[in-house]
Amino acid sequence: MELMPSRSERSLADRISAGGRRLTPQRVLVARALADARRALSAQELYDRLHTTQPRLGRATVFRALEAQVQDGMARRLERSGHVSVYVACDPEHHHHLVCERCERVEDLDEKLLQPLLRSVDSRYGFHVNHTALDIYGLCASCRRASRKAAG
Amino acid sequence: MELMPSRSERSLADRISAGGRRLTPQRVLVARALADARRALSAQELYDRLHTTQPRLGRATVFRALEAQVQDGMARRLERSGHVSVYVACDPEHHHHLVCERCERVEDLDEKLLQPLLRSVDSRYGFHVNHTALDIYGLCASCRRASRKAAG
DNA sequence: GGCTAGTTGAGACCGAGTATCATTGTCAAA
DNA sequence: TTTGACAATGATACTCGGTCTCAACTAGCC
Repeated sequence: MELMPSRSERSLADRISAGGRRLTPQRVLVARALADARRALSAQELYDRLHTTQPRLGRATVFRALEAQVQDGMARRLERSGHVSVYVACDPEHHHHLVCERCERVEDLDEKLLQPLLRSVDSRYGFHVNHTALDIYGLCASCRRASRKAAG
Repeated sequence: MELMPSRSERSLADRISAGGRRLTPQRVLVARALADARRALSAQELYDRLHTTQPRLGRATVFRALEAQVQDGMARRLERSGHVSVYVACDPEHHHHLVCERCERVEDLDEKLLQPLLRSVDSRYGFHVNHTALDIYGLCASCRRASRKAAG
């Protein structure tokens, strides 16, 4: 399977292989497709998209690539209604998201906004935070404007 | 199926029927079992527990009861590793949790701690928050003490 | 009590995700 | 560059969490 490297590809490739994982064209493909989508996609949706142009790409490979991305912090798994896992690409500093329920776009949340909350959890509850799953669902700014306009 | 009402049962029953839903012994059973567990349980685990003492209780009923509880804000669905949904009982004011990764106990998070974050999301991103999925994973205070003692 | 619509239980069914295994490809060491 | 070990892929069979269907039942209301 042929690979076409570009400048933006470079960092993707680095992140894929950072943890000692092998760099394969399939993993690059999946990672790029997810990052380009800028919204939450299920493994099956991603497979369907990619399969049309890459007929030799296997379904299991897509599931495995996504799982690897989650483990490596390159993606996060969210739950869409109907018990389907969907995935969102994370850049290295952002792991929490604002998910628009209308257009399904995903926006990164500034991690700094979480700091006070996490400090309180430690001091008030004595709870040692390992990782947090924080995803905020609602209407993004543009859908909000659109719905206000429609409403009058 | 026989019902044995008690004082703590009373509020459960109220919450089940609040949304116009019918109050059935099965729904009380499931709600009570989940609330008593004080930790995250999957539908199957809950079914297994209940089925031993209530052999006539159906598996589908447990799934349906849990789904209803989530819709009514009586429970929240989290994701356990391995793509299994697990459920946690929520009391009316608390919908976010501290989940201990060692003992699987679940503690309620004071919702007030979230307010500043949500305000920032609105003002900085123009994002209209509908609901938030916030679950914090780590070590609870007692597991933390235990692990510190073990370490030295 | 009697009516009606929501609920239950049993089991068939669906489909997301995983395991298996022969084949292929990556990458480091020679 | 060649080579070899072993990770990764692709095809497919399989598992199992969750849903659907439908006849029987019952909560809630008159």
